[in-house]
This record gives sequence, structure tokens and C-alpha cells, in this order.
Amino acid sequence: MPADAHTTAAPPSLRQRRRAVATREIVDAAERHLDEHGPAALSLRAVARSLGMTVQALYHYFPNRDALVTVLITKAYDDLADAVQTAVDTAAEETAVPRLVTAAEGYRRWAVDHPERFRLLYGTPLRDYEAPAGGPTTRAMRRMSALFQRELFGGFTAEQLAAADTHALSPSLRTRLEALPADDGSGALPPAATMLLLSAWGHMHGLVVLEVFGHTSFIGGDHQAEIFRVSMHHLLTEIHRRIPVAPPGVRGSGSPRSARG
Amino acid sequence: MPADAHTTAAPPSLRQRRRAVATREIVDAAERHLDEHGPAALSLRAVARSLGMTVQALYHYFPNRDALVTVLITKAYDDLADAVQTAVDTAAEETAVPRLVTAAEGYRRWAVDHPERFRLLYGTPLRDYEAPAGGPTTRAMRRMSALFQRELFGGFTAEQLAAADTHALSPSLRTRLEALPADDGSGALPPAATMLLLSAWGHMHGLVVLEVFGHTSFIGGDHQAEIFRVSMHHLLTEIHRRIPVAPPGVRGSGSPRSARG
DNA sequence: AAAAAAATCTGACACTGTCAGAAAAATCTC
DNA sequence: GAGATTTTTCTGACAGTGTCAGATTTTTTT
Repeated sequence: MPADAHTTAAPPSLRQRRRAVATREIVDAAERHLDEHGPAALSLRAVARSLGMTVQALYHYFPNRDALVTVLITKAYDDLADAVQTAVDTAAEETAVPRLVTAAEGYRRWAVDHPERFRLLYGTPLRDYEAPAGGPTTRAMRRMSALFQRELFGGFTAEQLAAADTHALSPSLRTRLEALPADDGSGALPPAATMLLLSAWGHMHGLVVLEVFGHTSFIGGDHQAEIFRVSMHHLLTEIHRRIPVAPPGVRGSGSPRSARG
Repeated sequence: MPADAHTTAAPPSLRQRRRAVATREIVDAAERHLDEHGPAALSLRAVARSLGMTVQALYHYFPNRDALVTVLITKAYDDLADAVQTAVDTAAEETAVPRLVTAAEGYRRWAVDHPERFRLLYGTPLRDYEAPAGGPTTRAMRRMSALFQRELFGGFTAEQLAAADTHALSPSLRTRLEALPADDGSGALPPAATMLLLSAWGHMHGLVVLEVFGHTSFIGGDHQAEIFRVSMHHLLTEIHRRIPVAPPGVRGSGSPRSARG
């Protein structure tokens, strides 16, 4: 009977299609529930109820709650990366604001617009939830990492990046960072550059986390947006200041984008 | 009649003392449960079980779960601030590493050593938990803010701080930042300095959050410690670079700390 | 139309926080 | 000391959760 079972390329039988749309409906309902009540309150029964079915029916589409949560997490990661991507793409013409700042603001924008989904990704893991090994987390993180890496270091040569002026890194750390798999196709990043990238990631993420989790609410939304933007400008100029100007005869101006300080 | 009767200082009656130790026992048991199973799995029944009593008995010491959680959160905030405080105090003699870096490493150390408590503070809020208004959150945050503020800006004059070279801040933001209540007794911080403090806070917190929540586990614990340390060194030099050297005749050398050795 | 498979149902179990009321224990008052 | 009072703990229950087993209905395939 299962002639083409392994490729599943043949005809999407009517049954399979129904199953597919049912699955999507469940995911959508779960996402709505997530956006309204937060990740901690995610309830299979509530999701089933909102679809007019009983809980047990869900178990024919997902083996357990964790499977559904994993789908939600995967989708949220992709949505976030998409948001950043389109932010850089659509605003590519406005040269007034550096592309890295645009990307960072896309990151913040999505987080502020979808706080519960952001909390699902970067907050306390759900009760008893265990992320699948080799899961979507790392994959999505690499995609985003590659994105920011391009905006942060694009235009610099590998030699310039390797000569970035950081504090001394221990040999142990250097080899560890060199051993990291390259996020992008463009070869591995020099240790100093990886160091700067991680630091920048923490900076951007930290400000967003503080805001989304309400620890800086005393400032007010608009003001937080401005603080974030200024911080990202600072971050960019400071990192670029650590990268030496290109040796004569090599492309790359030293501060390839928007030299404002 | 004793003059201090209204302060409840008179007789710690035996009953009250028993109640006090029972309350502390409950809190301790809850903290152990928290450290072992994480904030999301905190269960009144489990806590009661570990003390050899039934759940309902707990309700005579705490009106509901939220009250117990609030105590845990408050204590965790204090413990974290204490850890940072003692880190700066005990390491005051080692002039090799700047005090701000010591404070930041104290922050990270506590978070790494008590990940579940850190998640309780800075992760997704617990299901149905509502932080009490004017709660301990803001109080503890001010204490920590004052601490870092001192290490970051200590030695600079108000004039220097006010002249810090940040990107242009909107008038709206400047007035908002000026209106913030002073964390310390030492007068309100100039807007530019507050801006830098918030940015630095996000930077430090972000790196710790990424580590504690497992998003940078691919790097390895020791390496993350080094990345954090280097990042904090960078942060310090970059912020100090934005603060102008003191005008002649005024105390404050421009880089007030770490110059002794 | 008959057989097979998929989808959904009812019912149950252990777990959670929380409330009401009864029973036990400790304390205070005479 | 005995009696009254207060504090503490218990039993029992309710609605909520994720998950499993088995029966039942619906849909597709032969």
C-alpha cells in the first residue's frame, strides 16, 4: 500500500489535505490563545474548545502538548526572522539610518508587537517542556545571526575583521570561536569579530528583553524606542571604531556605512 | 506604657515566634523547590508535602500562592543585590579589574549560580501572577541601579556627566529622564548619563539572560564568562570615552578608576 | 455494499490552586 | 488547675490542567 510513502510527493490526497488544514487551524487557534493569555496559560483544552472540539481530538494531530508548543516556537522564530528581514529589505533606500539599526529596530518592533510570542521564545521555558534536540532553536538562531552579521560586518574584509581591536582573548576562547560553524556561506568569522557579534547581540537583546518583560516600563514606550535607537547607533559606531581602516589597495573604507558619530 | 509600642517592638510572643519560624520554613522549602524544579513548576502542594503538612495549612501563613511567590521574588531581588554588593566590597583591593566589571561579574555569577531564581525574576511571569503595585520590584531595581550608577559614573562631576557625548536626545526624552526619581541620594542623573546607564544595563543584562536561558550554550560556560568579561571591559571604556575630561581646576581625571595600579 | 481507516467521542487518572467547615492543638483567662 | 478562646491543621470538595484507554461515529478505499 505505501508505494510512495517515503517521498510523499505524489498527490496530496483529499484526506491529507483535510488533515493539513485541520492542523493549521489548530496551530492558528493555539497562536491566538497564546497572544491573548500568554505562554504559561496555553491550554490544549481551551484551544480545542475554541475550535468546537474536545481535547482528545487534538491528540490525533499532535502526540502531546510539547509537539504543539514546538510548532509554535518554530513558527515564532521564523516570524521574527522574517520581520527583521523585511525591515532591512523595505527600508534599504533610506540611507540616513544604518542598516544594522534598521534590523535591530525590526527585532524590537516584532517583540513589542508580539510580546507573548517573544516571551515564548526568550522567557522561562514552559513547565515540563523540553526543546527537541537539534531543534529549530539553533537553526533559527543561525539565520538571524547571519542576518545581523551581514549588517554589522558587511563591507569589511576578513583581514580587517581579524584585526579588530578587542581586549585580549584567551587562546582557548579563540580556538573555540574559530571552531564555531559558519552561520553564513561566507566562511567562518574571525574570533575577534565573533566576540563583537555576540556582545552586540547581547546588547540589543537585553534592551528588548527589559522592555518586553516590563522592567523598564517606568520610562514609557516611546522613550524606550528612542533609547533603543540611540543605543544601537552607539553600538554600531563603537564596534566600527574597533575595526581598523583597510590597508591601502584593499576595498572597504573602514566605516562603510553612515559615518555619523 | 512603652513609648515605642506602636512599632510592634514590644513582645515577640512565643506564638508569633513560632509563626515566624514556620513562615520561614515554608519560604525555605519553596525556595528549595524553586531551585530544583524551576519557577513554572512551583507547587503549593509539593512545598507542603516536603514539610510534612497538607496544602491547606499553608493558607494560614500566606493568603494565596501569589503572596508566597511575591516573598520569593523579593528575597531573590535582595539576594542578587547583596551578591553584587559583596562582590564589589570584597574585591575592592584588586585594582587590576575595574569595579564596574567586578559588579557586573557579581551579577552574572549570581545568575549562573541560581538560574531558577534568576528566571523567576526576569523570565516569563508566572501563570496568573500579578506583581503587587508599587511592589518590591521597583525598590530592588533602584538599589541595583544606584549600585551600578556609582561604579559607572563615580568620580565624574555632574557637569562632565551632563556633557556626555551621546547621539541627540529628543527634548521629550530629556525631560522624561530628568523627571525620573533619583535612585541614589546623590541628586538626579543628567539625561545623557541616564541614557548611558540604561544602555549599559541592557548590555549587561542581555548577555546574562542569553546565557542563563540557554541561548548561547553552544559556546560553553567558561567561554561565556570570558566573553562577558571582555564585553564589560569594552562597555566601560566606551562609556568613559563619551564623558569629556574634566575642565581644568575641577576634580575628576576623566578616567577616575583603575588608574591606581 | 463491505471493509478499512481515520477522526472524534465518553470516561477516567493524577495533578494543580482554592474555598468551606470540622477537628485538633496550643494559648490565654479566671 | 478548668474553661474559654484563638490558632493551627485536617477532611472534603470544585474547577482546572495534560494524558491515556476504549468505544463510536464518520469518511475513504476496496
